[in-house]
Amino acid sequence: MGELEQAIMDLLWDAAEPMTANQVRDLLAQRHETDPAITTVLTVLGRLHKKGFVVKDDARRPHEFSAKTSREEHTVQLLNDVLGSAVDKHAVLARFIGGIDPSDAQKVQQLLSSRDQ
Amino acid sequence: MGELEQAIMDLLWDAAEPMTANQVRDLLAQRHETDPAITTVLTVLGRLHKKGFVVKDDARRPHEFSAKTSREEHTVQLLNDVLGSAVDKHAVLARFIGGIDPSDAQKVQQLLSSRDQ
DNA sequence: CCAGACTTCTACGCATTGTAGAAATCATGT
DNA sequence: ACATGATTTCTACAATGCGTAGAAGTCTGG
Repeated sequence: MGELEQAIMDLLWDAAEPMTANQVRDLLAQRHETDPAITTVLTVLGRLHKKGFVVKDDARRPHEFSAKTSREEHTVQLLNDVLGSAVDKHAVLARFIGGIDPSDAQKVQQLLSSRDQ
Repeated sequence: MGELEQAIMDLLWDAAEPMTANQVRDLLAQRHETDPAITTVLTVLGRLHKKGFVVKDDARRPHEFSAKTSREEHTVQLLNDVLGSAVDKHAVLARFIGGIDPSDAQKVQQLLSSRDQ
């Protein structure tokens, strides 16, 4: 995902509500240090929509955009894509688990035990 | 990483020994169904080298190429990149762990318990 | 030293991304 | 109904990454 695409997804994820292109542009100007034309924002929103990351409500006027999945869901999808491409999944998990920091390890263990029973 | 880049990395990872560009090209012709010119192979090996994925021994003649890290190490690096970019790491872990298949879950649990003591 | 092997340099086509003007469409007040 | 400003779509261009490989340069064994 490109830089502007990512920035826009971040805004949509942070927003609880759907947003118009103009709202997106205004927030980009505020939070990120970029100020693209409104047509630029619409082009990128359109591409994100085509890629399936964004939902467009074109019944409303102006059109409203929102993230299709939560940020966490999206990140998990990325993790699963990476892990799914692994030849030796268990070997990867071994090194991965071996390297995470203790706080995360504890979290994982807790999640696993609460799930097994 | 591009398709040819990925195919070449796979060959280097599978090979125990460093390989020459010609060996890479021959294996590409065999295992993958592609037969690029030798200059193409060298260009891509050069790019992979510049990106830090490949080590080039240009003391030898012809030059020998090998993967800088193991395939698993590389995959773990990708996982950590993804996880590192997460805003709420624990939330991501929760969904990730919640979704992996039982065999992997057991593996992870085993890895964690053998590490804590 | 020379021919052939090997490597580097240069460059093209295509896809993706950031960028935005031009043109089309829409909604609202009169 | 229509004009006008807001909104949206269409079209296009520059930069970058990747697959591709010819041309030119370098090296080595005989």
